[in-house]
Amino acid sequence: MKYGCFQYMPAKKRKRPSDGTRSLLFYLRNLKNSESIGVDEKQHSLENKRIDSGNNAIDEVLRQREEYFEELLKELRRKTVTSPQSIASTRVGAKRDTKIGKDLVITEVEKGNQVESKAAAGAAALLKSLQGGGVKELEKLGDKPLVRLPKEAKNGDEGFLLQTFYDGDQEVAVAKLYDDSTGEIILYHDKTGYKPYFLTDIPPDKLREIPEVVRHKGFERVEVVEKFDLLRWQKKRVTKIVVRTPDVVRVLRDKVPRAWEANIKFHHNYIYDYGLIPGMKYRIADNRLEQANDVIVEDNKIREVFRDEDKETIELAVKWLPIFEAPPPKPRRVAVDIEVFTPFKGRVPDPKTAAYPIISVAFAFEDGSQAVFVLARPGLQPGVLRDKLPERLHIEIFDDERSLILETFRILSNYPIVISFNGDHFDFPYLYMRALRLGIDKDYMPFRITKNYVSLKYGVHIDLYQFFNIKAIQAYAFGNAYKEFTLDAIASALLGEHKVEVESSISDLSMLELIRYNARDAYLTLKLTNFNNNLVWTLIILLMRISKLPIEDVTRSQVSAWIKSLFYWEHRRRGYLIPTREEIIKLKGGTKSEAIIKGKKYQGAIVLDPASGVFFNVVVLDFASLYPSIIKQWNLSYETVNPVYCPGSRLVEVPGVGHKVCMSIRGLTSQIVGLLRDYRVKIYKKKAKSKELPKEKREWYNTVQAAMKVYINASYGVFGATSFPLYAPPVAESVTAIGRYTIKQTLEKASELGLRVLYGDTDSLFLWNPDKNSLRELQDYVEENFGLDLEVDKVYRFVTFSGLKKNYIGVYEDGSVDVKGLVAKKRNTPEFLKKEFAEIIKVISSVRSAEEFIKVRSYIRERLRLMYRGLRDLEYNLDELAIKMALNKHVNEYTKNTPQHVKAARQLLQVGVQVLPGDIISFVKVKGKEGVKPVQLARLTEVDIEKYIDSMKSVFEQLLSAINMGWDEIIGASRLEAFFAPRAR
DNA sequence: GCGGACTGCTTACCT
DNA sequence: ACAGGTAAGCAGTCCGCG
Repeated sequence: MKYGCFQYMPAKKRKRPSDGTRSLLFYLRNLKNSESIGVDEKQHSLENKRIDSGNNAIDEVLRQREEYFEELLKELRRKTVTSPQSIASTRVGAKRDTKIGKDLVITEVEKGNQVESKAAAGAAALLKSLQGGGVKELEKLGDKPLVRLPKEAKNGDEGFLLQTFYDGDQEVAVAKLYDDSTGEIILYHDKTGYKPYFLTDIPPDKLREIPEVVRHKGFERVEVVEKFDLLRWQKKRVTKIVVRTPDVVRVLRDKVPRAWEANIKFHHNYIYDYGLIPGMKYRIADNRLEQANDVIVEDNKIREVFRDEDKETIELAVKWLPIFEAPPPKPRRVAVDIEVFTPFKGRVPDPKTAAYPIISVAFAFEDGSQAVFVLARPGLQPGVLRDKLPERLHIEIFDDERSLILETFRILSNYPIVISFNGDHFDFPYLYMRALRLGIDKDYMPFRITKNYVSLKYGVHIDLYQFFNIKAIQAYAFGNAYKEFTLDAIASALLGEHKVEVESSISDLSMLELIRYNARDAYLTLKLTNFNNNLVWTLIILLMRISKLPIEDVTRSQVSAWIKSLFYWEHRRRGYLIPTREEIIKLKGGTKSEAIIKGKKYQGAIVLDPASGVFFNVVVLDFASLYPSIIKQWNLSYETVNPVYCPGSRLVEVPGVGHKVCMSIRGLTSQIVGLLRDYRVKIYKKKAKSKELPKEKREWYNTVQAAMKVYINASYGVFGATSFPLYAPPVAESVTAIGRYTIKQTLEKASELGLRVLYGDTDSLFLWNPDKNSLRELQDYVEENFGLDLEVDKVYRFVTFSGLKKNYIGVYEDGSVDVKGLVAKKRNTPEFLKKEFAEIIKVISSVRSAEEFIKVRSYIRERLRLMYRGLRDLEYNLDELAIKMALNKHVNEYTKNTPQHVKAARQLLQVGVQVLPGDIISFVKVKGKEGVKPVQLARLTEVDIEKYIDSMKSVFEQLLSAINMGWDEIIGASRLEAFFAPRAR
């Protein structure tokens, strides 16, 4: 009967509907004042003192409200206790289900009322809350202030570095640490006198001739520092302009002809200059931050693994080891989600105005318990639940929105980690604005508003919407498992759990339904960080450690920002001057190859023309992380490609594009990317699978290798991205050129060895029934000549190639299937086609020999004919026929043409449905001028069946062509039949 | 003035 | 704002045709 960290205010202290009058008064007063923001009611908001009303109108409202609550209570009592059946749609025998008994609240209810179902028990708990009992064992939070500020760290204190930020009031850098011995957040305000600065090549005496700089009131001083100019491979003396506040950098950097390192955020600079590693443990010693690493690291093993590297690289490898080995912190965390009333269906309330009340706030805690604060409002009925409420759910009903918000603030202020889904752009801004409107001063709010997101005064805020939006996370960490960025889509894909479905608008839900809906959202949000033994949480910690970005930054920025940060940190550590984008371009030149796709900057990978047909026993070879390996082996980096200076002129030419690479000095990029690659391949991939390690360790190491994967996979792309500050076109171009060269050479060798290559894309080769020895020989050739690993990636029992590139079906020995690139698996293919396709795939995957294909052929023929007839007879519903397509920009921005999904979106707008970028539009093809209609507005009878038959054809032709069948031989006859005797059936 | 050929736009996929 | 390559469907335009 333990509640763990389920912190809660004791029921006695909280206002109940029965004494709802006093807070109602505040409600009314503030409704009156709601236009004026920041009214003088701090003490009221905190203490809820009773105020006598002398106003008749108010008295009347109060009376009505009391009546309402009386009614509500009566109703709830009736629904929940006297006739539990009325709300229990799924009944569970109380005796058989022992799980119920584990919960304190529900146990009591069970004994007292002989309640038989979980749903009823949950609702009875709700009644318990109303009556003010049932939560007495919960940890008392009531005495804690509504808004807590973290304590200042003293010398000797320790904590994991989570975040750095700039304190504008004190004009200093601040580090936010999590002290795992107390479970609390502590702050370290910089005591070293660290100031914002940037660099220029103007000597100090010349600088005095620029009064805009030296006379600026934020100007503090200049220093001369020596840096190493990696691009030119020489020392460089630069002038460091030290200023008072970060915004002065933004002004003064434009006043000098050339500025360096002037675009780095102050709180990042603090990390880089002191060599801090976010996510690692620090101690305050001598008023400074000092690594408090208690991991014992066996570096001999690392030295052994990296023995072929140069000395400097080995040392770096050893230095990095602790960030992969040190155990992660495990702070308490809470997930939060709010629901807002809106009179408009299908429209999201605007946080800028926060015009409507917050009607419910849900919390999910790590120990599995949940809480919902719900606002009782006139007309809100208790309702009937179709499904059960979660166990260990605590419900509080507020008669006053402001009290609800303040209690919410109390919880937000007491957790080191607060998780939200879109809290940056909805929940927290809404809470903030709403609180302001209700007269709560911002000093009594738990938020710390920054330029780009909403943080907290006490803990840190992770917005999972932002995190899962990071493309590298989506692609490399989760293999594109989710494709839309809604809570429902992500939770469905990663957890297999869904949001509560509601038919009407949130505002129309009954109290119990609203509670269930809201609680589920918070629960899913928390679980997205918890599942797979805290995968997401540990991934975040590792990404912080590798990128050197604080937690609130790393969870909100794309992979290019992570890579940039790691590079900046390494530049600073080594005393390198961080070059400007212009310098790199000027000294390195542009690209030399012609891209195949119009508008691209340089040529990419090779895709071999695939065979067509079915091939048994196909071995797929794959160059292990080809591009990162090339970067490592060919010493590619912005300073080594087309170098300004190369000691000893040990230059190598990149095949095809003619760039020169200096081999006598180790390229920085080559070193960093190579190290991460080797760490992953040689150590952590193995550790993740090692049977000798306990499960928990294996999972940690698996996350370590996944974090590295995210990193190295993106390391090539950023150098070809104009937006990347170290953008170096010749580097990116050299990578793909070497990739093309490598696969071509390997292809040649393969044919020399008599291996039959069916297909290949970028870094893979599909071999048909290869001879073992020849295969081995090919691998050795690749290792010897290019220093790359050519691995057996997969072995297919058979592959069906349609003849198109990036388009095949591979069936493994165990019957599992890879479907690549086929129309059937695209999102914009109607569901009924995907379903039918999946059925056919199921049968195909059972095929074991060429002979068996004969049988399958006739099956497919029959099945498709059946489907064709079904389609003609309109046996599918609108949802199954719907085409789902993403709207990638605002509707008005489609100026060049009007694609069909945009047409459908416009129709939605006309009937008042909001459509925004990122929305998935569902539409069907209909007869008539427009050609399409959104599913919401269409009727089955107006569907244009001919168009769907075309889609069916294009879906199945890709399969049929592989197994040597034609569409016409299957459907041709039916089609004629349909033409001549459409009503024959 | 009509219709097929062609190009460009947009989306979704593969590595 | 990590890259380029491939496919498909549609919108809009070009171009030849007495």
